[in-house]
Order: sequence, then structure tokens, then C-alpha cells
Amino acid sequence: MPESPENQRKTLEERHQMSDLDRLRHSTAHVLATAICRIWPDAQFAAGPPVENGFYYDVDLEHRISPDDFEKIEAEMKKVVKENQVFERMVVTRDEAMEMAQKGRLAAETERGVPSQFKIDLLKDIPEDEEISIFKNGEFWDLCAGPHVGRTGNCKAYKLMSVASAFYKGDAANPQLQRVYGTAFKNKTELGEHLERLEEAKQRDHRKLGKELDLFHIDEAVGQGLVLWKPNGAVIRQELQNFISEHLERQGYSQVFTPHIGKLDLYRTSGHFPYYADSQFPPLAEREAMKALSDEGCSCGELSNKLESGEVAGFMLKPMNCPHHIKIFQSNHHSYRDLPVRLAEFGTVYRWEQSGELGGMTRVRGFTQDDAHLFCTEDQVKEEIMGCLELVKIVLGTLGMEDYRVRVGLRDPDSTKYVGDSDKWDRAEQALREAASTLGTEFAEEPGEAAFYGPKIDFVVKDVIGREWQLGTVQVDYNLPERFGLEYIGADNAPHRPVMIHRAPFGSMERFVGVLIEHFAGKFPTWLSPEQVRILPISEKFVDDADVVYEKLREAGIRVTCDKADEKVGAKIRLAQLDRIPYMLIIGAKEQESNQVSIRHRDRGDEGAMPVDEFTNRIVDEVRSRSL
RNA sequence: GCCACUGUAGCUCAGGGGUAGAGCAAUUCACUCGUAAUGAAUAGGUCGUCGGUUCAAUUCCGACCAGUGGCUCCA
Repeated sequence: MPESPENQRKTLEERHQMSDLDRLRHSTAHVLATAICRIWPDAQFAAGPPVENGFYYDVDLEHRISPDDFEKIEAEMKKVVKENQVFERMVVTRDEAMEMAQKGRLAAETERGVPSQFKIDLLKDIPEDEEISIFKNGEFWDLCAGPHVGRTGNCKAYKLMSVASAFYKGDAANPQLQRVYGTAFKNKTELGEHLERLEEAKQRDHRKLGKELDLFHIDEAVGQGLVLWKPNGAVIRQELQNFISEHLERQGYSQVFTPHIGKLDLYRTSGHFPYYADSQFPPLAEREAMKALSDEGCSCGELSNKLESGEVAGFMLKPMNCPHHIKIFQSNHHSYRDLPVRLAEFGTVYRWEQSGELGGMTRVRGFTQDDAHLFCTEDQVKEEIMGCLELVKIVLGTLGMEDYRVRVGLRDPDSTKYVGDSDKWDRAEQALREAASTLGTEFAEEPGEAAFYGPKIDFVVKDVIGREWQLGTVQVDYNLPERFGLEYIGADNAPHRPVMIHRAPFGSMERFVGVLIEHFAGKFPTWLSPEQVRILPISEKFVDDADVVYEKLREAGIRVTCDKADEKVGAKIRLAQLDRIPYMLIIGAKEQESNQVSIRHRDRGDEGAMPVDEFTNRIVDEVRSRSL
């Protein structure tokens, strides 16, 4: 997500409000720097702030730090901590600070032949009226606004986590530094708990579970970021789509289907080509045009120019569904009485994400949005948005995802990059605000976060590693109706321009299911479980009885299998547990005699025996009500 | 796209200049079993791809592809 508060300069006052834990982490960053500088005296340090769960320090260094070095660095840090150096604040003038930096004395233990280059640069960024301070711990002096803990001895529970690279000041034009991440806590117990949480999080990583539970596969031969939904994953997706579709029907949506490609001209009209060409798959040129051009000896570069200028016709994999839906809307005349028109589609789109950004199902190159476009009058905007939010609320509520953040993205008052007149914006922003306040959840208004074509509401959830993912979104759009010249006839018998609303409660099926896997740690509620019941006959003698039960459940529409393997029941249970199957039905001599099944639930354990019909009713009910 | 690390059996991983090894899974056989692993046998791999160095490369080097952690980006 784009927010990067650490890049924004904090005022001294803000810094002094730093929490005790952040203070400790920041001091630990200095301890880290001290250690690195003892081991590699040529180290040039940039910034070393506290971050969520820890801290980092950016350093430029000949030696490439690897995790193998951590032991050595931590050992040196331990010495610094043991020395129990006092963190001493010293106020200096700008000139004095600059002199130290020139001598290489900053972020170092001695003067060096080379200047402390990044510190010089950072010094230049300090506002004229701000006090400049140096923090010293032992011989390690650093340009630093603080604040710090009293002594290095306070930093006793820390661990280096990873080393990565980062552009200096987050600008891709700047050189890359080595960023050493660490975590630090008040004491070893809290550190241990944190590390344990991380370990648990790793266990529920959707990439790991996706493989173990056979949900999806990404194959090199198919392509990066292109998800293959395996049978188990497809069940989950289909159930979710059915669930949404039910609610779409209730809310008066019409479902449509559209192709995966469209003519370049369509995207010229929408403004996506060639303006956003970098984030799209390259265009598909028509075969005859390609042949004619290659006969002329036209190069690839020329071809792409011709595609761009429109001299050569071509198609594009759709990066979004809007233009197709717009064309459906435009294929009829519309009276104000028809509005709102709500067109919904599970539409697959393709975007050329940078390769380094791809990962699992949460960031992919082809994905299916649970998309819809609403065409309505200005007056209907608020009500329609409320309808959209209602849907998001139902969806997240049904899945027990209560831990989300709502962002209302408004326009940046200073900017002129927005389309549409400001009256409309004011009204739309107000409508969003009012709609959001009906959610019953706190929401944050974020000026500047609006799209250029309209304000929006986003739902953001955190994954297990603490990364935030935008899922559902509701966006008002003034741009596309304008570009495509959309119209409806009003009560005054004159043409009017409708407002368009984009909305996707899940965002994308891929990302949503990825987040859902982690949310449930693979233990999907029964209605979503690919396999809802597994029958476990105790021995070969009972497979006939198992078959009878199997047929009954199948007829009731339950996804059931029977484990006829030549194994002990303990082993079968273990397997079923690992597969996160909600219900195990055990059938042996006892059950045969009493004509019952013994039920074991993956979390609740042995639930005793009951007649098959009773169990069937129970589970059918559980599935129908989509209970958690 | 950038930096770093990684790529060995279906999965998890060990090994290492002289054409490869474990556990689980798979297959077969025996056992007919009561709430998280019965035992035995068998089979399974151009060691990511392509080049280079070498008498010899899976091992060393390079490029590419892919994954992971970050950075940048995300209409």
C-alpha cells in the first residue's frame, strides 16, 4: 500500500511522542549500526527508524550482508549492549554537524577518510529552524533526532530478521542500500512470543496451504502470476460465486458475460491505451496486418508505434471489464425510469504487474473480479453506494472477517488532476461519507487517495504477515461516462449523463481466496470446504455400510468421500485432520449394529453417534445457513 | 523493473568436481484394526534451462527462467 509514513519527515514534537517500544527499537537500530560499523568500518549509514514489529537500518557497504552474517553481527551487538553505554544527546550547530559529517565522524566510531555521505544529505533536509542533535552511545556518534532509551543495556531482546535492499529515500533513481531488518521487544519473553506468532503465521501462509490442500497451482510453463485453480480451490471459488450471485439477485443486479479481449480502439476511448500500456499485456496485432508489416520489413518497435497510433488494428487482453459493460449499457436506449442499471460479471482481467511484485494469489497477472458497474442518476448515487456497502458487509460478515479497515479516498484539494466538476465531487464525496457512516465500522477519510475519475471506498484487510491487502472497493466514476458519451433520457425529455459506480466486494477471487485461506488457516467453514465429510470405515468389513452412508450424503448434496485405504482408523483420522475436513464419520461394528454413524469434528473431536439421517439434516442445515 | 538469497524424487529437505540420498506420499503384500502415523517390499530423479571451464559438472563460472524477502509500482 502506498502509505509510507517513515518517508515523511516527522517534526521533533512528533518524534518525542514516540512510544516506549519504538524508542527501544530505534535505540536497538543504533546498537545494530554500532556493531556493523565495528565489523565493517567502511559502512555508510542512511536511516534507521523503528517500524511495525521492529526496526531497520539502511547501510551502504562493500560487503554483501547475508543471513549467515547475522550471528556475527548479533554477537557484536551483544557486546555493545553489555558495555551498557549511555545514549547521550548533544545539540550542535549546523556547521559543527556538517564538519563531523565531512570527516566521516557521523554514524561511525572514529573519524574516517571519507565523509558520512548520507548524513550530509540528511542534514541538508533538516529545516532551518530545527535543532540538530547528535546521539552518542560510547564512541558511536550518529546524527539523530532521537529519542532514545537510557542505555544500550536496555536493548536486550532483539533478533535480526532479514536483509533486503531498498532505494535510498525510496526513490528508484537513487542507489540501493542494504536494509537490515530486526525485531526488538522489552524482554526475551515478549520477543519469544512474537517469534512464535511469526512461526504460526508461516504455517497458515496461503502459498503453503494452497499446496498442501491442493487448492491452486502456479506453473512456470503457463506463466508467472497466472493461477491454475485445482479442483479443491475451484469448489471454494464456485461456492463464493454462488453466494455472491444470490445476493446480486436480491439486490436487482443483472449478470452478464463478456469476452476476454477487446479492440484497441475500445481502450483508446476508455483512455487505457496507450496511456497505461506499461501495466498491460502487449497488444495482439491482427495476423494480416502483422504479415503485411513484416513483408515490408517493419521492426517490432515500428509495429508497436503503429499499434499505438492506430495505423494498425489490434486487440488487447482486457485490463478491466468496464468498457465491455459500458457497451452493453449503450446497446439500448435508456430512460431515467430504467435506472439504475446494474451489470455484474465475474470478469477475468489481465494486468502486467512487475515481476518482483508477484506472489502467491494475492498479486497476480490474471484475475477474476467479482465486478459490477452501476449506471445511475446523480440522485441515486448515495443509495446505490449504500447498497454496495451493504453487500460488502454481508460478504465479510458471513466469512467472519471483522478485522478490516475502511478507507474513504477523497480528492486532494490542491490538485487539478481530477476529472468532473467540483460540485459533483462534493456531492459524491458527501454521499460516500454518509454511506460509510452507515457501516457501523470506523473509517478513515484519506484526502488524495481518490482515483482521478472519482472518490472511492476501499476495504483493506491484513494478511498473517501483517501486510495489508485491498479487497473490496466501491468507486464513483465521472470519467468513463464522459469518454463514452453515455446518456439516458430524463423526465424533462432531454439527454443526461449517468454516473457510473464500479464495485467489487471481494476485489478479485484470487486475492480474496488467498486472504481467506490465511484467515481460516485452511479450516474453511463447512459450506466452503472442498470436502465436507469423509467416511472412515474401521476395516474392510464395513465398506458396504460406508457406501450406504456415502450415497445418502451425496444425494443430500454433501461433498463426501470414503477412505477405503487399508489403514488403521487412527491413520485415517490423522489424514483427514491434515486435510482440514470438517466431519469424519466412523463406521465399525458398533455403528453397524445400531445403524448409526460416529461423528468426529475436526475441532470439536468425538461427538458421539447418531442416525445418518439426523446427521445429514444437521450438516445440510449448516451448509445452507453458511454458518462459520 | 531493482538488490539479495534460493532452485536436488509428487511433497519436505540432506549432500557434493568422478553420472545421487532420507522421511512422507505412491504401488504391492501381510495384518482386519475404534478417534492424529501397523509392518515389509518395490518403484520413482538429464540435480530449473542453456552455455562456459575441466579428462570429467548436478556440484565451479556466466546468462536466462522461476520462487522467496524487501524496494519501486498497483488505473
